[in-house]
Amino acid sequence: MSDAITLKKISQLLNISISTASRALKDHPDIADSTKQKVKELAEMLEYEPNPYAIQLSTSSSRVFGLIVPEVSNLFYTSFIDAIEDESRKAGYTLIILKSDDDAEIEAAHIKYCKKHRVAGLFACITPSTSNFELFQSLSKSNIPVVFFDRVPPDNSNCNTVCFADERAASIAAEAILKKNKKKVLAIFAEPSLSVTQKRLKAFRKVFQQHANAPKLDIYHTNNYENIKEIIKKQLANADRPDTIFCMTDVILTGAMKAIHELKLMVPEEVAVITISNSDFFPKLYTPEITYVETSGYKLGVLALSAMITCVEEDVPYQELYVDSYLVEGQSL
Amino acid sequence: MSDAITLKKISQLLNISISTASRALKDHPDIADSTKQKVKELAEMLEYEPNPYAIQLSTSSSRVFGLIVPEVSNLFYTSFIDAIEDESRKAGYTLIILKSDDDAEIEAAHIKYCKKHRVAGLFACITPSTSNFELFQSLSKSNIPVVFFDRVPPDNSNCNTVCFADERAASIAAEAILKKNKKKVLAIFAEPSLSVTQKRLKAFRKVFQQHANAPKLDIYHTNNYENIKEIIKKQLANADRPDTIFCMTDVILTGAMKAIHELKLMVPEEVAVITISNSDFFPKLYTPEITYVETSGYKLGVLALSAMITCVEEDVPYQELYVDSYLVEGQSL
DNA sequence: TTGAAAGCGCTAACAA
DNA sequence: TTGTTAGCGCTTTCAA
Repeated sequence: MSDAITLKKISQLLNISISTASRALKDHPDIADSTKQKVKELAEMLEYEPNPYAIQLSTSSSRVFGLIVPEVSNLFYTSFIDAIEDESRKAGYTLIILKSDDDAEIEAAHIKYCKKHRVAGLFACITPSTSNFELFQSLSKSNIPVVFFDRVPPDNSNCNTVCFADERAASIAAEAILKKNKKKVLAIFAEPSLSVTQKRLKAFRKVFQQHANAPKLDIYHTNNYENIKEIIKKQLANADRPDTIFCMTDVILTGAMKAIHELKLMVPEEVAVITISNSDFFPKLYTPEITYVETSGYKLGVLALSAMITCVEEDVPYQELYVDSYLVEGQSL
Repeated sequence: MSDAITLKKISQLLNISISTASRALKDHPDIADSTKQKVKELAEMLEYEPNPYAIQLSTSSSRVFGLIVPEVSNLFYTSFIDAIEDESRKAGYTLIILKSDDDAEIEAAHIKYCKKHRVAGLFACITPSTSNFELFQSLSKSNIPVVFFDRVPPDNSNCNTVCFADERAASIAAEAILKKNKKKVLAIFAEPSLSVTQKRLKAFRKVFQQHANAPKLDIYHTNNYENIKEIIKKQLANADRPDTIFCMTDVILTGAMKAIHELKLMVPEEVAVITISNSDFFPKLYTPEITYVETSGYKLGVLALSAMITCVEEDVPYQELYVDSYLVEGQSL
């Protein structure tokens, strides 16, 4: 890179030392204003750009965040990424996106990569099978803050977490169902190992338990499109079939709706539907539009980034933050 | 980073020089096998990881690709990203994803960022308003290959491009319609200013013109969900309504299906539907599943990456590559 | 207020 | 076959 402008060149042109140029550029108090002026002007003119690798090498701190997501072809994660992207840019950071495919080994490799590259911070959504958090902890020990989002370690007392107020979201949905005096609810939740699932399930159940004449509740666990279709088809074929389907995620919703359509059932007359959704996209795709509890990925991202910034800038204790959710009424319940 | 293992430490422990250790690790022919053994073993044991910043600083070459996309909350781009992610990983590279929001200024900042960080290569989908390609060229001059995808510079004689065979996709759809002896087709295309639209429209029309008893063809342009719904609702309300709807994109498809559902029309009995789609996701969401011509973002990504690798490894002339598409039969036509 | 010099971890030309 | 040395571009301590 013969054409690259370096501090050396600037200092030579100005007949000053490299260190003076360096300090002038950072407004070091020791440097005379006149010198600062000169240096800054020349740097501006020459479009000087400090070499990030050299900075990293001497300070071992970079302006890059790592982000580990299970997948990128998923509206929830992309809206989250979107937010992190936007906010990182504003804060002067860039993003390296690492996809885990929900594979704990790949995840481990990514964490190592982040450590090796001394990222300024890591956002992570753990895989369902992540049980060993040592690698994550080794980052924290190396002074690289980790902010877990959405799927977080079961014991979050010694880490930063940013989540949906999962209990709230599930309660809101449960209460909406109660209000409609339904008799039998088929509720599909994602994998039981996930803390999201556990929290949502617990809250959902609790609401039902607190009401004397709550509907009968059947619970299944899966987040696989084909499985979902199968379960729902089977349940809806029963004589004593559910009058309401609760879906914990968008994927579950799309599977459920596919099954309902194939069975040619009317919503909400023959079967009512309510979901928790990460965006308005899927609920609004159907006719009638689906009633849902929104948990916005974008908002989660904004929160995650602000949490990260505080971690990076100050020495704060671990934070546990939540994004609230709310009911959006469609005509499906 | 007191805990970081460096070449220095290894060489001290082994009582050899740093350069010997360095060369041993890269299987330099000059080094004795016994030394290589020792060094490699110790490195393995200590989990030595070379510092990428130091490498970059002394070799000015990184293992990071830059990727500029208009948006990330879009299934087409995410499936492209997905592929680039997967393939980069295999090839030992990581990805920095930069989002332009279709803003030429942001795009320019991103290009500069990539230059400054000496990325190993850049993938770019230009904004509709990009007219100045000097920055891109400055990368190429600095020996950073650029591979344009999907939306590429108008004059692609001096750059690498990876695109869909847009004409083919449209012809395939048109021919599928012809085969079914339809009488009246309502075709919705995206914005007429885009080269994709122009190519697809032209090819679509051409097929119809070459056939004596081709269906009547009505064409509209929009890629806005609400507009699409409106247009389709209006057209389908006519006495002389179309018996087939062609959608140029997934967004158009979702708008069309929403309109069809609201009108409670049966597919394909009352109105047939065919679309061009970037993934199987949307077509398979509906019942019956929609017949579509696939233009896979993932495949485009795989192709883009392989083009990039050849650019990085060999000194090849500019490439102009295409991904072909094919018909996937649903039951909607 | 400024400069000299060491060092971050690695590569590579040159010397031994 | 191995070691010495300079250098990549920057930060920072210490000395002037």
